[in-house]
This record gives sequence, C-alpha cells and structure tokens, in this order.
Amino acid sequence: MATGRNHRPATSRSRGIPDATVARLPLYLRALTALSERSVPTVSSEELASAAGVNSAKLRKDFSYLGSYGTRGVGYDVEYLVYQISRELGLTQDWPVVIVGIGNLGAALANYGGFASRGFRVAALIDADPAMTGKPVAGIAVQHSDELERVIEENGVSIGVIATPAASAQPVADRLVAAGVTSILNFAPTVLSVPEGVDVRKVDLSIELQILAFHEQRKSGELPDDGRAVPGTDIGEDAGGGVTGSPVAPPAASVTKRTASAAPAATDRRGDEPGNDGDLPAVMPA
Amino acid sequence: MATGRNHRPATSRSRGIPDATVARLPLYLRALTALSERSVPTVSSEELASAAGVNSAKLRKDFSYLGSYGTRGVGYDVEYLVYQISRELGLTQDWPVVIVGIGNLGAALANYGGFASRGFRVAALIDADPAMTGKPVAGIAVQHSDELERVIEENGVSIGVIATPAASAQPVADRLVAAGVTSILNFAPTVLSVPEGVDVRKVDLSIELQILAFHEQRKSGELPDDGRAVPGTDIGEDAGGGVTGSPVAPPAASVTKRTASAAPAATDRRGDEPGNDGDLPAVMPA
DNA sequence: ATGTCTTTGTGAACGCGTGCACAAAGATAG
DNA sequence: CTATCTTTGTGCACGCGTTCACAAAGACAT
Ligand SMILES: NC(=O)c1ccc[n+]([C@@H]2O[C@H](COP(=O)([O-])OP(=O)(O)OC[C@H]3O[C@@H](n4cnc5c(N)ncnc54)[C@H](O)[C@@H]3O)[C@@H](O)[C@H]2O)c1
Ligand SMILES: NC(=O)c1ccc[n+]([C@@H]2O[C@H](COP(=O)([O-])OP(=O)(O)OC[C@H]3O[C@@H](n4cnc5c(N)ncnc54)[C@H](O)[C@@H]3O)[C@@H](O)[C@H]2O)c1
Repeated sequence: MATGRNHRPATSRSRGIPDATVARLPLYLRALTALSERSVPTVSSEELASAAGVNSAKLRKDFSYLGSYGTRGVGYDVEYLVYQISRELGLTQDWPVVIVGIGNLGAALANYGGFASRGFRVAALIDADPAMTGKPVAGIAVQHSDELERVIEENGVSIGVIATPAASAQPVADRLVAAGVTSILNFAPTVLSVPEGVDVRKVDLSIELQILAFHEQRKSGELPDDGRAVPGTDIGEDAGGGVTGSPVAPPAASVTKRTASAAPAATDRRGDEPGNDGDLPAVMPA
Repeated sequence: MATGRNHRPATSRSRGIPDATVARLPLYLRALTALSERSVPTVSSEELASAAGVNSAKLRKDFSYLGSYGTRGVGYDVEYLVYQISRELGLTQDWPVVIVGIGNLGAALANYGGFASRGFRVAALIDADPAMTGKPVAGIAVQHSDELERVIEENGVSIGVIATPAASAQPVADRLVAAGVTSILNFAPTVLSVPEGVDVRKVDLSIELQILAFHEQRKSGELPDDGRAVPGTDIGEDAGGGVTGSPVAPPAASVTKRTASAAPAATDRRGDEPGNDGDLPAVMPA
C-alpha cells in the first residue's frame, strides 16, 4: 500500500487498462503458458477462465482492453495471446531486481525460480550484516549495503525487493528511491512512505492469516463475547524488531465510561458466503 | 482470491463487515499496537489513518462497521480499539496452523515471528521428503506427510499453509480439506479448487512483480511496439530468461489458419534451470 | 451461397468501495 | 449552564468492477 498520496486522478482514461485487469493478466498468462507447453493451439474463454479461476465474461472483458485477439466461434490463439499479454506486462524485456535483506525470507526469495522464469533477473543481493558479505546465496555473492547505490546505477535497476526487519524498511526504501528505484515490493510489515511516481506493493503474510482467521471465526460460531466482557487469552511473544508485538490486552475503556453493549450481538447472517472474492490480495499502486 | 466458487449473493447486508474493511483491520491493528506500546492513550482518526496509510474518512467508516468506539472531540481509545479489532478478527483465540512443504519458503515461514505475535501457533511442519522427517526447523521437528491427517485432527487445525511446489499444491489442499482444514493460505503458483465453505487466499510473488513491471513499463516509455502490427519487428529483444520457456516470439496472428501452431517452441528448456520448480499450473479445465 | 452453430465482444444494469462534506456529539472553557 | 471548538459518524454521490445477456462475427457444413 503506497503510503503517500493515494489519488486516482483518473487521468488514465484513454489507453489505461483497469487495475483489476492488470492484476489478473499474470493469472491468464500462467494458464496460457501451461497450454502452450502442451501445444494446445486455441482455447475458448470458458476453458481459459476455468483454468485461471475466474468468470469467463470477466476474462473476455479483460482481453477486450488489450484489443480483440479472439476469433468468434473458435476462441483465442494461445501463442499469440501469450505474446500479447507478455508484452503488455512488460515481460518481453529483462528486469534487473535487487533484494535487500538476505535473511530467512530474502534467501528464500533469492532461491525462488519464479523470478527468472518471467524475465526478472536478480541483479544483486544486499545485506547490512558484514558477516553476510561475500557469502553465496542462490549462487550469488551477497553484497554489503554500501554497494546498494552503485549496484542500482550500474545495472539500471528499477525494481527493488525489501525483506529486512520492519524497522529498516523505510530507510532502505528511501535509499532505493534515491538511487533510482521506482517500484518496490515490500515484505516488511510496515507502511512505506515514498514520493509520488514510485509504486509500492506489499506482501504481508500476517495480514493474510488474520483475514483467514476472521472468516474462520465466522464459520465456527460467533464472536468470542460481547467484547467488554472478560479479558481474552493473551498471546505473548513476538519476533524481534517488529512494529507489532504487544499482546492483545483486554479492554480498558477509559475516557468516557463506555456505555455497555457497544457490540450489537452479531446477527447470524448466514448469507455471507466465505468466498473472499472481493478482498484485494495486495495493494493497488497509484 | 478464492479459487472455487466466487459469487456474492449480496445476502450479507445486516451484520457483514465489507471485505475491503476486513482487509484493512490488520493494518489498523498494527498501527494501534505500536501506539499502545508507546502508551499513547487516544488517537484521532486523522493520526491513525496517517499511520496506517489510508484516508481518514475511510478509516472512520471502517470503524463504524464495528460499532461506535470513538469519542467525538477526542478520538479513539487505543487500548479499547486494539481489543475490539483483535476480537473481531478472531485474534483473541489461539489458531493452530500447519505448514506443508518445508523448503526454502516453508522454513522461512516457520521462522517468521509474525505468526506467534498474533495468535497463530505453528502446530506442525509437514514435508513429504523422508530426509526432512525429524529435522528441526525453527525449533520444531518436521513431520512426514503421513502424519498430516493425525496432526490436524489432534490439534484441531483449521488453517493450513501450502508451501510445496505447484504440482503438489492441489493434492495437498485436497488432503488438508478432507482432514478438516477450512482455510488455506497458498504460496504455490496454482489455482486451487476447493469445495464451498473453504477459504483460499494466495500469495504470489511472481504476480506482484509482474504488476510492478507493468507500471514500470508505463513510466518509462510506452509499450515495446504496437503488437497488433505486423510481427517480425525486432521485439525479439527477449532476455535469455524469457517468459517460461517459450521465447516470447511474436507469433503470427493466425486468426484463420493456425498451421504452424502445432509446433510452437517445443518446450526446449526443461524446468531445471535455477528457477522453475513448478511454476506452471498443473490445473486444467475440467 | 446460404444456413447453422459456436463463441466472442460489449452494452447495460447493478453493487461495492471511496471520499466529500457536514450535522451532531461531546469535550472544554468561561 | 452556555458557548466554542474538536472530531466523530454517516448520508450521498460518484466511479470502478462484475456480471448478465445478446447481437454479430466467423467457422463449418451442405
Ligand atoms: N520469514 C517470513 O516468512 C516472513 C513472512 C512475511 C514477512 N516477513 C518479513 O520479512 C522481513 C524479513 O524476515 P526474515 O525472517 O527474513 O528476517 P531475518 O531477520 O531472517 O532477515 C533480515 C535480514 O535483513 C538484514 N538487514 C537488517 N537491516 C538491514 C538494512 N538496513 N539493510 C540491509 N539489510 C538489512 C539482516 O542482516 C538480516 O539478514 C521481516 O520484516 C519480516 O517481518 C517475513
Ligand atoms: N521461495 C520463494 O521465495 C517463493 C516465493 C513465492 C512462491 N513460492 C512457491 O512456494 C513453493 C515452495 O517454494 P520453495 O522455494 O520453498 O520450494 P522448495 O523446493 O525449496 O520446497 C518445497 C518443499 O516441499 C516439499 N514437498 C514436495 N511435495 C510435497 C508434498 N506433496 N507434501 C509435502 N511436502 C512436499 C519438498 O520436499 C520441499 O521440501 C513453490 O510452489 C514456489 O513456487 C516460493
């Protein structure tokens, strides 16, 4: 979630592809690539939609934003569509990427094949810990933070991945931006502030789990209690260096005396399907 | 993004909290927790919104769905709100979780502190590789896949995390569901099919990067080429990596006769390159 | 050519999410 | 108790995204 302004001047009216559509293109591409490997020549919107897990009407509308690449009565040419989507997403070019913070997660990311398989090339692995410098991870020697700016400039890196502790995320983001990076994928649980023109997308495992927990709670019985009732189980422990941490403490109702029954007994509305369709997976860049 | 059905009868009108709001609650909770640690008693919607990186009006509306916990002229009581949101998200209770696939990513997740800090407890680590069995990861001994059902039942696990290669994701999901899991967090790049009533959320690094690439491409110059134009243009730039094997070659728009399509880039590279575990979907239309 | 059958492309309706703007609630001062 | 000032809670309008439903484009058969 980009911290700075989050405006949408709707300036993108002419050739702009809807954000929701852009977010689905990679999904279609993946399905198409699989078909391509099986040498399937064409595919109908119905089949492809099924493979991508979406509605066929939605898929057709999405493709309509790219132009008319289908043939009525037949479907879409797989190879041609793979190319068109790849081009639209900018995957026909090479994107050098730097990963900052080579800890548990950073190392896993460096080893991840999903990078290279789509035109993303790990240009460098950066870590502030001197003990890490020179150490090979996924076949690449880790470089010290001091090299950050140089690496970015020399390789023309425009995409950076942050996998440092939360406390270091903002400073790292600032350096990345100052050095020329204009797109950041942030794994640290923090809201980053970046100047306009810089895109930030975040991946937060903790948030995903919390959303699941919410739905899970709905499925099996109602809320724990009215809320101002007894203190709940307290959950302590926390990983070091997180903005998070303090255990869930029972209420404290201060300020003005909380008139009781603030929580309106959740009416057991069962119509609410568990389908978490609407939830946005991540963030929509500005 | 649930894979299975994705409808929204809109039946949820009374007590249902909007999905978009639910997705933001963890964000507010994080900001509030930080304030709580600094012993800040109250906070205004403006301040909190800023800390969470959202619009203040949006935040107030979100909170309005939970009830009226604020005090006009003053703001919100931090401790009280932390408790209310935690309760709403179901964090006042303990959620045992199983992680399946203890490879690079799975191990990182097991070591992640964000789990425990919010009521999520790693009940077990499961891996199919016999060599991994018994091996301690993050202080927990890895168990063989055979133990999956037993572990789920004995611990009452309802949330499962999949970090196996894409090809194994669906089978693992099936077993998880059969054993009683009703919420799945999937890290494998595949569309999962699950019965109604089971929530699936996915985290796909590759998709995030592709979305960033799309915007990045827009920022610096337009598309490589019109695309609809005659193929053969030097778009063939295509970095060595290319999009998953098929060398993103401008396929001819065989709108009518698709002859050569039968022999399209005969999957030359085998998914062994330092990055191609199983990125491709194994799911096919019914 | 003409007819039939399949599947695309999209107009239109609808619902959700966002953000503005403001009345009202309540704190605080006099 | 009254006045003023701060900040919430929300009615309302708007735009985006989703989905339906269907005309028409084109393949294919005769
Ligand atoms: N491990 C996970 O599964 C997981 C999941 C979601 C989010 N996260 C988040 O990702 C981040 C990293 O997690 P982790 O488990 O890998 O932590 P980690 O402690 O294992 O690794 C962090 C690494 O960052 C380096 N680092 C610290 N400050 C730095 C700086 N200023 N510049 C460059 N490098 C710096 C450290 O030397 C260390 O190697 C954390 O913010 C965590 O909350 C982790
Ligand atoms: N590493 C990353 O940063 C990253 C990022 C995004 C997505 N992913 C995806 O996450 C998944 C795991 O990635 P990884 O890098 O950890 O891969 P990995 O190969 O290191 O680990 C996979 C693990 O799963 C185990 N496994 C295989 N089949 C299994 C089964 N049926 N049941 C239980 N365990 C099984 C393997 O023994 C192995 O230990 C992949 O699908 C990958 O595409 C990884």
